[in-house]
Amino acid sequence: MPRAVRERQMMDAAVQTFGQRGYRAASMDEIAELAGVSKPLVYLYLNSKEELFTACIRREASALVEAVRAGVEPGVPADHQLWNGLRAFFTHAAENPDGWAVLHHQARTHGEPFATEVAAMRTEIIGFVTYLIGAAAREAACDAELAEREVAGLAHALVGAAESLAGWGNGTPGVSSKETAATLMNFAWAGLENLMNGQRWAPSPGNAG
Amino acid sequence: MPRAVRERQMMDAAVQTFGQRGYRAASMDEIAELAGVSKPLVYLYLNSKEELFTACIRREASALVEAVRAGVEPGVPADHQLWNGLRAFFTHAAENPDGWAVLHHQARTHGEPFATEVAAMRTEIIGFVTYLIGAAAREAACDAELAEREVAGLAHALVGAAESLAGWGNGTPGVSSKETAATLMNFAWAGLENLMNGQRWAPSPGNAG
Amino acid sequence: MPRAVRERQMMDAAVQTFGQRGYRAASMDEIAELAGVSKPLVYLYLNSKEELFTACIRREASALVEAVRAGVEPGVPADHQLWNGLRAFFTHAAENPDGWAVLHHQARTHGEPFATEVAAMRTEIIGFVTYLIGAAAREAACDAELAEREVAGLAHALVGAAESLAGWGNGTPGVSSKETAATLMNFAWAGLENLMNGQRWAPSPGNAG
Amino acid sequence: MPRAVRERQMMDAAVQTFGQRGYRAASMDEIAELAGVSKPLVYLYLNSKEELFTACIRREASALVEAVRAGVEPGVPADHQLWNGLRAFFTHAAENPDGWAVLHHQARTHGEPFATEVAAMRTEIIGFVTYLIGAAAREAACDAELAEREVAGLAHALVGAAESLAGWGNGTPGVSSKETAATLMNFAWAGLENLMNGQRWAPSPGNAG
DNA sequence: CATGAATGAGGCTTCATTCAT
DNA sequence: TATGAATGAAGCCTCATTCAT
Repeated sequence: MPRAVRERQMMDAAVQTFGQRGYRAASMDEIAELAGVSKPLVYLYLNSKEELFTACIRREASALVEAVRAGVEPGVPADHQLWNGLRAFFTHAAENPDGWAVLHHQARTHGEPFATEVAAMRTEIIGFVTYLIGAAAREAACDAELAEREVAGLAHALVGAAESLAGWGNGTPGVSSKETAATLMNFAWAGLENLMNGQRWAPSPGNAG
Repeated sequence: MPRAVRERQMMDAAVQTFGQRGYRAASMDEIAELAGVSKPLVYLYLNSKEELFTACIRREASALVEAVRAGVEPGVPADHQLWNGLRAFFTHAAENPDGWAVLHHQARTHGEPFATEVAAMRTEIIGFVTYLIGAAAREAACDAELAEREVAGLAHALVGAAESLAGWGNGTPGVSSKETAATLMNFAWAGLENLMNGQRWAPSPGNAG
Repeated sequence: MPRAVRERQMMDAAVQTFGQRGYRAASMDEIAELAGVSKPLVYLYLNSKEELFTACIRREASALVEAVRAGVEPGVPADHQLWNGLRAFFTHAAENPDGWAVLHHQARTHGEPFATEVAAMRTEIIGFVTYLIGAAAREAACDAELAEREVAGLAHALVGAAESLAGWGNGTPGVSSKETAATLMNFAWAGLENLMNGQRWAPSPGNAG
Repeated sequence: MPRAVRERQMMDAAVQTFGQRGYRAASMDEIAELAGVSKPLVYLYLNSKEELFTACIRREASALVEAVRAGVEPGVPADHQLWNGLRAFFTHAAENPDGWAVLHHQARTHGEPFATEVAAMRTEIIGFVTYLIGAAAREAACDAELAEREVAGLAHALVGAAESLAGWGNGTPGVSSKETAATLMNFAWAGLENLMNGQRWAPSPGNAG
């Protein structure tokens, strides 16, 4: 069997095992057995547990980013770009639960060098969202100035909400990724529009803690 | 030395170690040494690594819920309750980074029985947020009916955004928990208000993917 | 059982195993079994195979140097010091064949950091022999000047001869260490005396290769 | 490429690897790569690691013996034969450090069946030296009878001294093999001559240990 | 002739856990 | 109450060796 095929089998098995068990709890024995090969072959092709995990992170991160990129239609208004991107994201996460678990849970809980890998991808996505918010502000010719840090905070909030909803959607039967995306758009976009119009929430005097 | 004190030392050491290393990578040796006691004593008091981790999760979950509960002022309008709760949450997370890491990262990545423990707490918090959204809707005497599932989705989104912002606030120097909470309120509350007024975002015809 | 005793048992087993099998071929399993303890205990006390081997080298080197030092009577003429030292050396090597094998064979064939350890001991012994040769020359009030490098070469030759004879004596039944030492003294001392008197061997003209 | 050439490449690579790493630490992978062939070919030609190492020992032993034999001029006086043989030996060892390491260090530290192989060669060389000592005694028409065992001991001492000096010469820059050989002749031959004349070293009464 | 693909066996090391005092 | 001493089980990794082409 050619090397490339075997390598894919191993990576698939590794993503599944790492996603379900975690980096430390996953054993190379289990991965090899699930891949239907002997352990030495895993080492021959992928060198070490650490490199194998890193390769999984990279592959899944690339696949996720690529799925979102493929879903987004450039040139359309910012809200539609976000809508398309979210639907692609939720769909991909739902179809690749183990890969999503590797990225969202496992890679971020085992320190260096894994956290760095996935942080790079997250930074890329947050950058994209930040850009969309800015584009929306320009499109709306809004009066308000949004401070850079405020936009960064918004982007983090939106991405975090999406990540959380991905888990909710995956775990709750009968919720389509389209519906999840709509929920998030309703939640987020109206808030963003208000912000662009300079409307902010503020604690009424006397009630602040 | 009285048992309660010793036990607290051990739990403190365990939370710190589990939070920084993860459940599997943390060793009982390290925890015992950090606590300044011998390993058999840890077993005498806390029985096993699994029970110790579970105890950590419970303690930190209780502390977090308690902190939020203590921050919220009952009787005030829903948006103020949310505002107070968020501030309490961000403050607590910032002051207990290891405990927060145990709850947010470590407990959720190591399957049963730990995920169940922390899921219970999360469900409780989401329930509280769900209640607040409903209360706000009633207060606003809003016309729109929010479907139960939609409210659940909103609550998940809001909690996820808060969790993500907690990580952002902890990791970005110079951002106070008050500022983080304000960012989230601006982002979320306006969106919620619009929803209560029946305004929804919808893809314009022809642009939908 | 107290730690010191256990540690000695392990070191004894390790010296025996390393001496007979070599560093790589000796397994920690075998050493632990020979010492009558479980493998984790070996690691608890001696950390790693490499440290264990290094500890063996150091212990055996110290024992050998100490044996020679104890055998030599300071203050007597140089030839008697050498004679006493050789007898002590051959006796010690014969009584500790595994330790001698560790030093002479195993430590020198497995690169850094082991070769350095044993080289230090060998340098010490060669320095002692070098000193004895110089002392003998002064005692003899000899006319000849011995170049420093020539003395170093002689010391290396003498030590090498002794090492070789240790193997011969150990392997040939019926040869006492006293007899071995006498053989070497006869061989070496006369040559040294001649050298001190300026007599050298030289190829006759015409026969040189 | 003809088999003989390939085989030589493999043996060269094996000698180099075994000489530098030792028998156990050398891997067949490394040898094959160094030889520029695939691993199965090594097995096809040389059957197993053990046979490969044995073949290396035999080849290097033959080469060494052959080099000494070629250097010795039969028919000349014994001391000149020894002088020529030593020079050939030191030169060969200096020019083939890996081969010399295989014979002197590696083959002797890994038990059967390797030790036997190299012991045979050493016995042959010691036999030659023994013969030379006897011949010298006859040439000198010496009065003294040298016991057979004493001669054996002398031969072992001389060979050991030569082996030690080979290491010294290889490791000390600026020392030619001719100089090394001269050092050893000076050291050894005078001692031998004295012995043949019945002069022995003996501990003075009262100083013996 | 030559090799890419594959593995059984075994070695080093760590860890959660227990016992005797 | 508290601990020094000890281990069974398991994990990561490597290596000599073979087979199908």
